[in-house]
Amino acid sequence: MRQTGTRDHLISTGLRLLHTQGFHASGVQDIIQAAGVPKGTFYTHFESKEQFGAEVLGRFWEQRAARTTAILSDETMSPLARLKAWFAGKITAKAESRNHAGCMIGNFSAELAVDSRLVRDRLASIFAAWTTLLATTIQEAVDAGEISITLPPETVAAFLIDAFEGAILRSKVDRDPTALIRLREIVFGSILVERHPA
Amino acid sequence: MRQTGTRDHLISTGLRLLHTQGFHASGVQDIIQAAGVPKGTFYTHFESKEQFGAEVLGRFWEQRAARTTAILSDETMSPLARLKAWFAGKITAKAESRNHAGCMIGNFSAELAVDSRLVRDRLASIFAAWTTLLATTIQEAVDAGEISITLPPETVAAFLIDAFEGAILRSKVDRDPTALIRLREIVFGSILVERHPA
DNA sequence: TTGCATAAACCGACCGGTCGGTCATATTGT
DNA sequence: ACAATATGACCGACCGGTCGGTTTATGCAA
Repeated sequence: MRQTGTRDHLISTGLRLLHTQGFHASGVQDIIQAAGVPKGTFYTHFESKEQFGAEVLGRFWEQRAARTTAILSDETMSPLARLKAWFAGKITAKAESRNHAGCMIGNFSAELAVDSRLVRDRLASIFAAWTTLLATTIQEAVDAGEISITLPPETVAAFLIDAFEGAILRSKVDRDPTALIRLREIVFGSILVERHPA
Repeated sequence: MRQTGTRDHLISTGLRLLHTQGFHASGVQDIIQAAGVPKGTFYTHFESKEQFGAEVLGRFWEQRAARTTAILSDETMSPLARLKAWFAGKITAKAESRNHAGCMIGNFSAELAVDSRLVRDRLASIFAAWTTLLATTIQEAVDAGEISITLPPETVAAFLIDAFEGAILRSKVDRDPTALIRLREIVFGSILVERHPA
């Protein structure tokens, strides 16, 4: 029987493997075996393992962007509350997960950014999109008078993402969410500080 | 001829390779070839590639700790000035380097923390030592009345390290030091803020 | 409605090369 | 003599990737 979703199936299976084990630690053989697909089929859908990796990274971001957008544009909450909810979601996700895989974006940045132009370019555009997403909500919080910032919202957003990636990396080593909780304290205590009207 | 420094030589050669190419992307063959040492010799000195990686990581930290300590305990500067000098050093190092390898500690955290218990444990102790180093200088800055902080110095130090690792990761993708400069602005603008006596 | 051409997808044996790791033997310093 | 080190040929497993051949869905002409 001819499958229609083989390509998708390979990507989602690969996403799980590449995310938890890393790119180089997962062979094409592992991936096709886990997906129950013969070797040749893999290469009818993807030029190379590298291109497959870039594709998988794209899928990861698609999913993450969808969830992030859902929280950050939830108009039942104030902009600042949305940012706090986003953080809270990250922390509980980390606390509940038992695989300690970290963030695929950070992992790929460390493992592939130097070697693979393809993956690096995709990472750059993902970082840019992520920054825009966060910057928008930060700007909304400023406009709503909830916070005041001294630097452009894009700068603050980019910092937040970087600091978040660093914290995720640390929590991967520690195998607990302490680093994320610590980051939240600093961010909402010293950077996105609520304005109390006098 | 019997060499006395073979082990050291392998470690420093491996340091260069593992740092720039990553752990999985560097074969044992690459390492021994670059070091000009036969295969067997590698395995008289190291049990496995994994153990070698942990050893190399240790060497990396030795060197980094030495340089960091030198700056952070330079009594010709005030504690806050030392922290700023430390940051400045990182930024110029990144701007001048052309390999975009990032920080080996972060890279290993992303690539090996899940798979290798050995490396993960070493990473944890490196993070702890690094935190202590920074926390000491932060405490000194507080004692000198240069800054005031609301959280324990260890917490601030750990945050600084995580945010720094995240910024390094980003600058690896961007291939420029923007993320580090941005981090400096935020850190010394909102977290380690100089007290101006009234 | 059938017959048929085409392209896409499926399939797994197979490729050369590299992987991490071993071993028997030789050489050295103490 | 003995232990530590040096040496490179060698190991089987696995690597990413290729190949020729088969099956299947689809468009179209008769």
